[in-house]
Amino acid sequence: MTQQPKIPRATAKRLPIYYRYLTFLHDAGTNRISSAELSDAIKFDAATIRRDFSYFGALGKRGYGYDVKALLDFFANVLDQDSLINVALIGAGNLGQALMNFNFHQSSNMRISAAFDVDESRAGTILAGVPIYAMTDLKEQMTAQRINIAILTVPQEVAQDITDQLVDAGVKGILNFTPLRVTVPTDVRVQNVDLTNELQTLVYFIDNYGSITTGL
Amino acid sequence: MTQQPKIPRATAKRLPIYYRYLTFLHDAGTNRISSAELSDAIKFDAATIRRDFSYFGALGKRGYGYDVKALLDFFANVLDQDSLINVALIGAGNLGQALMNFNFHQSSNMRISAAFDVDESRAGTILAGVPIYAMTDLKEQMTAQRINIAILTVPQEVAQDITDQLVDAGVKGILNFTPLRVTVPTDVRVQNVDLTNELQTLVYFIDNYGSITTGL
DNA sequence: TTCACTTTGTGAACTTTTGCATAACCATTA
DNA sequence: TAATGGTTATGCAAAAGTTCACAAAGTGAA
Repeated sequence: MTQQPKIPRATAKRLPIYYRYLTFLHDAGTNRISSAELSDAIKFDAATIRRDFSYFGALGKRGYGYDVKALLDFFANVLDQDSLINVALIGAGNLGQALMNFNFHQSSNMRISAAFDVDESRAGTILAGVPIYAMTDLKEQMTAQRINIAILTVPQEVAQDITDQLVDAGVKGILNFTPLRVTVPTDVRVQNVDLTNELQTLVYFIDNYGSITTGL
Repeated sequence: MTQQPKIPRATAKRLPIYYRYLTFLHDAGTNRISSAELSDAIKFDAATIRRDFSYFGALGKRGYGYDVKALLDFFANVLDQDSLINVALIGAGNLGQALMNFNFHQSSNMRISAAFDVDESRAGTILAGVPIYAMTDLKEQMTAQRINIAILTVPQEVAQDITDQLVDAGVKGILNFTPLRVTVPTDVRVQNVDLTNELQTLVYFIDNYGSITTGL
């Protein structure tokens, strides 16, 4: 509900990648960078990078490139990096626990601040620094902690049911690790991460095409 | 190196999803399915589904739909589901171990059959049914076991170095969980899975656009 | 200041992907 | 057998995304 006129979806998906690499450059003390150098590092075509940036205005200088600090500050604002975003994790199984240990907060403004699990005996404990709640407390906790993003790492069989509960609890975004393609109202966004699919796609491409980076 | 004339990339990425849902339908005893019903379940536009299928020929029957068994058999062949594909995992940390437990084999023809880790003390042990090797044995084992696909879950700092080793060991596909966008020869395919990026993209979309499923 | 060089920003062409809309076709029932 | 209804396959067009290629503009050195 903020923002510029309208950024193409494909561009939007690249923004966090730009942001991360700019952070790296800044930490390394680099002051300037050209679209060609960026292209080498992050593997997007230089013209694509320039066009992406140009959607936000003329951020570079001809004959010079882009000022790292200025660009970083700009994108920090675009991506709202100042505010800390709390995210809930549903399903503290293998993958769920790995994600809790993953520490998103290290490289972004997000962190898993609450986890929920069906196993009631876990409620009240803390895993990887994240408090575990019972599923029955979902709506209450989500509301109280004002969380509107959830990471879904539950068994496929209960994915839709829990999704419905999440929607009921006011969630607006779901990062879905389930292979089930859940149904949600139009004002809720689902981002699917399908690990088996990624692997199978990779295999298919290797067998039928040849080479070159894909994904993202 | 098998296959049809040339399937669009976007279609190729959807194939495993079709395959999985067809498996589900078949297991459930469903004999026929229309593109409209498929669309409901997997959230791709019905016309997109029909067009995807049509790249492989006329697989459906007008006025009837698609025969689940026939379609399943067809895609099993396209995706080479008969042969078991062994995959190596590099970096048995949090995420790596979670992926070992994930058991790709349950829902696909792939399995992690070897894992490698810098921690030499782990070499020789078995984790989640997967034998762990020392990094120094990489090339030898990859060659011996004829593995040409690797899942990369190592710290960013060593990602490029290990990627080079993988390439040297003959790997043709890398599922890269590292945020580093690694450099590889053109005959090697990299599929990036960037968890932080997925979350940040989700947040950006929620804040700046509104709703509807993305990803895959 | 001048000039050679670098690099952006962007029009335009191109490629890829999606989706509409409908003719053709098949299933099914009477 | 004929009529009804459902569903595919696909021509076409629009939308989205990528890349070329170059004028414009600024850099940096002499």
